[in-house]
Amino acid sequence: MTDAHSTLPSLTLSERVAEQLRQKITAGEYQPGQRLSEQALSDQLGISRNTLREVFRVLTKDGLLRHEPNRGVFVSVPSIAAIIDIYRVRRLIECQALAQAYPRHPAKKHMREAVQQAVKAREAGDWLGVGTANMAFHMGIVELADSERLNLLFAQVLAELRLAFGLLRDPEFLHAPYVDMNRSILELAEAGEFAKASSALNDYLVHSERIVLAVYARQLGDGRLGAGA
Amino acid sequence: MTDAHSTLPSLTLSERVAEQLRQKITAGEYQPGQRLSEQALSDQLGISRNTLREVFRVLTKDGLLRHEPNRGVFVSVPSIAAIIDIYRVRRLIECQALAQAYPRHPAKKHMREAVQQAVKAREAGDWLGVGTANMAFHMGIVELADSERLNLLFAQVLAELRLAFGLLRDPEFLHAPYVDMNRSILELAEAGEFAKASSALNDYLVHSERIVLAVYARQLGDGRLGAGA
DNA sequence: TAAATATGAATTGTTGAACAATCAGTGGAT
DNA sequence: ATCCACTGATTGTTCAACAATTCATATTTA
Repeated sequence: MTDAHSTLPSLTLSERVAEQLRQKITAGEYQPGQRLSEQALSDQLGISRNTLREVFRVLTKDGLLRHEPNRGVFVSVPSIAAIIDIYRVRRLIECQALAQAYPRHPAKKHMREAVQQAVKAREAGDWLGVGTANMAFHMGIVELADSERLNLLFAQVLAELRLAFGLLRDPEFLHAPYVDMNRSILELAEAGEFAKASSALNDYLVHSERIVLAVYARQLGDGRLGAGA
Repeated sequence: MTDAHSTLPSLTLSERVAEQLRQKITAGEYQPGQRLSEQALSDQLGISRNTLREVFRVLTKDGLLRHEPNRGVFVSVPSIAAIIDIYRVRRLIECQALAQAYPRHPAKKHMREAVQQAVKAREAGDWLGVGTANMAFHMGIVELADSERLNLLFAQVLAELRLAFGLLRDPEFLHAPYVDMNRSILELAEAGEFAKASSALNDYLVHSERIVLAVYARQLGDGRLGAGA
């Protein structure tokens, strides 16, 4: 499977490959914890080792890869501590963004669309689609804060979280319950009840974190998960 | 001026050089907006072009460099929009971190030390030292939130802000007024008055942002600042 | 003269090969 | 079983080359 570079214009090869790898990783195409050999992967992608190394540095900064000097890069395996950390960030940023939003913010449209998409995916039984839509919803919440930097950080955090979800089976259990929660949060926001919406969001996140940790702990017992950073 | 690599152990060369360049940039050793030639800089640092390019990718992710495909990398020049964005992030994160802190958090020690250091630097008339100490204080505030990811993000944001400060003359005007503000915020926190402390911090940030933007706008008129991203 | 276009030097993008440094495992020797 | 040297593989780093692109200049064209 060669030829990573194709149609996309004006971006550098390493940037295109970075995006490509990013997607593959978050899509679970590589096993978390798996080592990515420079030789093998560069051959596979049809690019040089040097170019691949540039990609590795970027993806490591994204938190999707872990770099151990002289040993190689590995697909990150989100630890329990990482999950807790991620949810802490989410509560702090999302709740505050929602609480201080102003009524006619354009990002609300994104939130509406995400909810609709989630409902549609749920009807189709497409649980991974539900998960994607849910994440888009929360991305929309953060956009309410009007900060490019915050958006970037949050997108990274969501990518990491997606990696964690990929480790877990049972996407229905993981995503389905939150469609309605998101809708009711949206309704509160539409009604201008931002304080209530923020509070509901906080409950949501506490609940979600608990579920994820529970499933994680259970699977740790299975021995599916190794040591994480 | 060759030989960038020296004593440090177990880190890869590119990592060491990245840190080195990071410091040089935030210290204002390179003019914001300046292009960093791969050829020239790699010669100067005594490393290869390929290694330098890895460093560039990392520092670009840090926000300290800007990468324009086929044109080169440039030292970031923080735009007005970037300043506004940064202060928005700061208000959201710092105030929330402080508001929800718990009384005996170890990071408080960092805050105390930072205030002491700021006072000492002020007495010595070392205004850059005051600025550094102030930033350490705010880093301490964020640490109250107990999130590694938040700490990392915030450190990046502060580095960018430092870059902006480097663009401005008159460090006394920029840093001196805030020593006492920080101290009073700390006192409120020590007294367990986190809500009041958070509110005071918000005032602080609004004030600081206004000053920085004013100075920025004034110097923009001077023509010292070019187009920023 | 002004605009459009070729020309060419310089810089970045990317590659392939090479070698040094480090790590992981193997197989004795004690 | 523990330690140690050896070996093979992988990463870290460099170098030289070439393709692709940009930029500035010179030339042509209207």
